[in-house]
Formats: sequence, structure tokens, C-alpha cells
Amino acid sequence: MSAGCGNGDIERTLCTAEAICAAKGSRLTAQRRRVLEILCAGRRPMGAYEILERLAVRAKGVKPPTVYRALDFLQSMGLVHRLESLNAFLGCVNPDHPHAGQFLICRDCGRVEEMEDPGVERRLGEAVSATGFLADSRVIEVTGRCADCSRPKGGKHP
Amino acid sequence: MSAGCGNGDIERTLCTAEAICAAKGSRLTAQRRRVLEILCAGRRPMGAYEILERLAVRAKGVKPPTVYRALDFLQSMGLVHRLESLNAFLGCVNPDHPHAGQFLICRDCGRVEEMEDPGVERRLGEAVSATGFLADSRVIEVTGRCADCSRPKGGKHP
DNA sequence: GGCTGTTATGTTATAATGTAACAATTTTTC
DNA sequence: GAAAAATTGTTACATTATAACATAACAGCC
Repeated sequence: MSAGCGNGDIERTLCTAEAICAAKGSRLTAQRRRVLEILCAGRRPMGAYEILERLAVRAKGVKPPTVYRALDFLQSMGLVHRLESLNAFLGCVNPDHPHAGQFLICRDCGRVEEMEDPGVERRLGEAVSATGFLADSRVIEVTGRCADCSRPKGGKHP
Repeated sequence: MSAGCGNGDIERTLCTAEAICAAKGSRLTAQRRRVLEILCAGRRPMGAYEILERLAVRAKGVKPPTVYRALDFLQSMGLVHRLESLNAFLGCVNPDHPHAGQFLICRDCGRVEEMEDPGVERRLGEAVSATGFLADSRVIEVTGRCADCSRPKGGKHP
């Protein structure tokens, strides 16, 4: 249930990503793959410049557009989500099917849990349609404290 | 139903704002009032620097912190919403009661409609609680085309 | 292979958004 | 009116993001 790719099994996530890209006729290049890997290894939202720093460890002289381009691509493939209220990016838990997702952002430990409650989606979709609005993307982000951090005996901040 | 304060009746909105601030023991100073007025007159989301420009017409040499402070204050009073996916601000339609709101952002005409569907709020609240997460703020923003702009005979862009 | 169009990356420069820190002023309270 | 509190001014940056153009890698074709 926790966020940021496959909980340790990064290789598997990258393979899935490869397959998804191939299926769409797009190329998961080394650069893009590396960005996804960094994001998944972090298992929490990362800013573009934080990704840039990590990328620069191996590949000196990387510039912002490189990261933003890779992120745009990964988002278009549904492999990465952008968290609007953090200006940050998160590896998708479950890229197999397209989805918008609902994000629970813990302000204590910084971790994000991705939900997909069909009831919420349906109810929102209905309410929006009722106004005559044609939706093409949606953002649902909830900020607060996660179950771990809101436990009485002091939150854990790993 | 459309967004950004009281559809023309800015004076009334400002009076309401005055009352709300007074009730909370806070001061709607000339500066803050002016920012709210600009936001409401626009009747659409505005970036902080756009507000800054308009403010500068009357008060030369206004600097960014001035605007951001006023916006922080107005948000804390529930008079202004921040739209995360636009990095922009919107005068609240209905500041009488505290609320998070659901925003329908038209990518054609740029206007935003504010909804408050209790079903959506309840369903999301339940789904979040079920995970043990303690929410303290939420963002719901839908981007697409509004009813006017998605009408067959060409959208209107005022 | 070599040509060609397409896609991806590199590079430079800058735009847009937001804030920290401290000084000066205004307002409130006593 | 003097002290305390709240607000605004000011300077200087930090952070996030993109436009524009140059170069390189790749894919398909002959």
C-alpha cells in the first residue's frame, strides 16, 4: 500500500516500464530509465532538481531540461505522477493501467501513499459531468499525517 | 455558478470580507483589501506576479513579499483559494463558511468554477480515514473544458 | 553502406514563482 | 505617550521551469 514503485524491487518496476513503453512504441532510453530508477529508489516524492543532483553523480553536467524532458516522457507513459501541491514527482505504484490517482501526503515523514478509490472517482466524475464540464485530467491530493506518524507514541521519521 | 467572487458585485464581496475578518479579530488592511479586490475583479485565477503588476499601477514599487503576504492572509481567512495545478489564486465564491472546494479549470477560457459537492467530500473523507491517514487539507482540481467552451458551435473566449 | 527524416539529448540563457531575513512603520494596548 | 505587537518595506536570493537553438543518435529505406 505504500508509495513509490515496487517497494524495493526496482528491477521489476523497470522491466514493467520497459514493457509499457515498448507496447506504446516509445523508447525507455538510458536517461529516462535512470530518472525513473532514481525516483523509484527514493520511494518518496522528489523535486526535479533533487533528481538532477542524483543524476549528476554519474553523468556530470546534466542540465534541468534533461530532467524535465525525462519526467514529461515518464508522465506521458503513466510511469510517474506529478504532485501539484509539492511541485514534486513520484514513481507510480501501479503503472499497468492508466489512472489519475489520489495521493495522501504525510507532512511529517514526507511519504506519499497512492490510492485509487473507485467510489471517489465515480462520485467526482458524476458531479463534474452534471455541470456540463468535460474533464480530461484531475488532481486529488490530501495532506496530513499518515497512520504511522499520527500514532500516539511519537511518529517515526525514517 | 461561475467563479471568482460575486459576479460583478465586488463591493458586496469586500464588505463580506470585512465582516469575516472582523469576526475573527483580524484586520483587512487597505493593502489586503486591494489584493482581494484585484482578484475578484479578474473573476479568474491570477498569478502572484500578475496581481503584483496591477497593484503597482496605483502603488509603485510594490515587491513580491507584499503580495504573497496578503495572499497568505486572505487564504487564512478563507477569502482566497490557491490553485495548485496553476500556481495561481482565486477569490472565493462563498467565503461565509470554511471549505476546501473542488475546482473545475477550463483550459480554453481559463475560467474556474468552484464546486462543493458533499458526496465527493464525504466519499473522499471516508476513503482517506479508512487508511488511518489524518487529513488536514485537500486539493481537488479538475482540468478540462467548461460547458461554454465545449459547445459545438465554437467556444467563446471573452 | 549512406541518405534522410525523426526522435532524443546537449547547451545557453532566462522566465516564473516563491521566500528568508532584517529594517522601518503603523497600530494597539496599557 | 511608551512599550508591545502587527504590518509593511526592502534587499537579496532560492527554487522551479522553459524557450530556443545546436548536436547527436536512431530508424527505415534505397
